[in-house]
Amino acid sequence: MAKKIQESSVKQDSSSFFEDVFEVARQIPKGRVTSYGAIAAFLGTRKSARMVGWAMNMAHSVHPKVPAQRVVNRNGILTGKHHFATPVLMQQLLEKEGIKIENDTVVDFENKFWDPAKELAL
DNA sequence: TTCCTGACTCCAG
DNA sequence: CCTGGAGCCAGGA
Repeated sequence: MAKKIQESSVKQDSSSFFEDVFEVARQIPKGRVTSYGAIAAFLGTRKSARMVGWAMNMAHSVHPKVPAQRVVNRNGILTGKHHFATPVLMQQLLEKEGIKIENDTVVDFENKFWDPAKELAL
């Protein structure tokens, strides 16, 4: 059956969901972090936070490279660290930027949090 | 084609 | 604070 092929074809208007995620992620200032949900909400699909994480999966394949280490879950936990080259790479990258990590969680997360809807508000 | 999984989040208890 | 269930979209078997 043809299913909903026409939808997929028309879905490409200006930029795909992934590319939007990459752009936002690249805007994250050094020493700051944000969450999957924040990005998803900024793009208008709050419930699609999982897709943001999925997009991060191919973050290493796009150009320029996306700082996926600056994207954590809503609790500031480095849930995606296991997907990096090494489980500690994500933490090391963040600490190098001035962010402290304790027990796989961003210290003072609320203060380091960078909200795209707020900072990128047009 | 269907079924399962996943770098999430919200809601209820 | 923790646990379980539902919603979300995409990709692999």
